[in-house]
Amino acid sequence: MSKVQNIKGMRDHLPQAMMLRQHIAATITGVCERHGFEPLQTPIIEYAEVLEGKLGDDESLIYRFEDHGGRRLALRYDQTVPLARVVAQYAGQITLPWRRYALGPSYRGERPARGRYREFYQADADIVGSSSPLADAEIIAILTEALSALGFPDFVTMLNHRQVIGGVARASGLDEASAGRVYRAIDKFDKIGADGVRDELLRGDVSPQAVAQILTLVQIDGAPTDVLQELSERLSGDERALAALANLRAIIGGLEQMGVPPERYKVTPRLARGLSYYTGLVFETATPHWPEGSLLGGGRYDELVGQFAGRPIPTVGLAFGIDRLHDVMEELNIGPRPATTAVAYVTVFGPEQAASSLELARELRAGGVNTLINLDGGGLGKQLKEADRKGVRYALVLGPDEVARGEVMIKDLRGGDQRAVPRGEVVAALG
RNA sequence: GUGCUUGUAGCUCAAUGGUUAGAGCGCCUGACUGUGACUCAGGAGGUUGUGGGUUCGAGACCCAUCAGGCACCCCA
Repeated sequence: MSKVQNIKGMRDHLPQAMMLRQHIAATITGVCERHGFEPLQTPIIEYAEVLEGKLGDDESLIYRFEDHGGRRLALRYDQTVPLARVVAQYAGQITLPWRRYALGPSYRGERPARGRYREFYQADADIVGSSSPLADAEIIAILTEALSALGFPDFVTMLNHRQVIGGVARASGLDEASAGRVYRAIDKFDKIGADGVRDELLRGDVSPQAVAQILTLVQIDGAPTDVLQELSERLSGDERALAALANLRAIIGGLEQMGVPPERYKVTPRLARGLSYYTGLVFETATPHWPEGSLLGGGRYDELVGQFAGRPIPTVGLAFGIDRLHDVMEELNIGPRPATTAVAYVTVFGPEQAASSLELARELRAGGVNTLINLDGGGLGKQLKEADRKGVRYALVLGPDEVARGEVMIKDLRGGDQRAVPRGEVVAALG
């Protein structure tokens, strides 16, 4: 391993990518804080036993290792299990309901693909300790506000409820054991179509009658209230499903009252997600410009967070995939694309003027202008070229003439215009 | 984890198994001792991802490995 490279599925984020990533992070956390969410950060490494047993079947994706003392450790694979640990560990210090957000990396040893990496950053927002449908609605409102603020031109959040899916399976005459297979099949509906789902279910020994019933229920489409109405009629004998539909109705009522634009969400009975710990609402947000999968997802999981605390703590939340948002924004060419952090580049004309240039740089920084100063001398042409290549907007020239007159030459490198400005007005001129 | 595919200069890509692996863009120097982005002249830059093998001869063919992409599996 003498080769210089990073680990498969893990990426370096060079400055240009980082600036967009930080914009994404700041936008999301800004929306969260406007809703009064509080920040939380936990270690990337946890005791393996904290993370184990929360996934269901496949835990081979967890990165595990031992420390020097032989302790079994693991890298967190999401930020939800650490949240559950924190809620139990600091129960006395946390006032419920608790709105918290967390932004950081998680790790999964899966096969990398576009928009999917082994180290990935997520911004999680959860409301812990409330079962109100308003909490569910607030989570949807937050993601809608955040994606709008990021400039996504069109996106739709698909809403469903775990007990609606359960009701679909029950109405089809299937037992709970077959349900998992059914969920996985119908979750692929948008990808493989009705025929694909039919084939997969038939291959899985689901009866043709049940398949027909499932496909009918799952293809109900339209305005949220209409979808809910039709599902209520078709699932009228199933109390759990009816309760779930009432819950969705309440959540949608909350969305309306919160002013979430109606074109931004719909009820989609075929949305399943990996259902292992969701107990209520499930949702996914997609954009037509990204066929690879959803932008983000989440739902309500009333049992997981209380697992360490020893009692159910109803929680609803979501996770923004920073990497995927970044990839999609690059692809769609949305969001700011600054070349550098600096706005001004102060040239150093020569040894005589170095002190003036350094002082000017200090004034600019004190005035809030991000400023680069030339370090290695060279002709003015070379310095301007460096400024231009960095992508800095303004070059500031202080030659003997300017110093004598108490002025600074401001050159706009985007067009080429330049003008002399009195020394005291430089900050204002760049603002 | 399974299958397919790609890997050549900083970037995008050429090169029938056959001379010293090329081009565009970018980069460096100069024309330019107070002006970048345009123009002109010159220059640097390569263990063809890595390691084996076949062959008189391999960037090309074979095997392995690493990395990227795609389709499965999975997606907490």
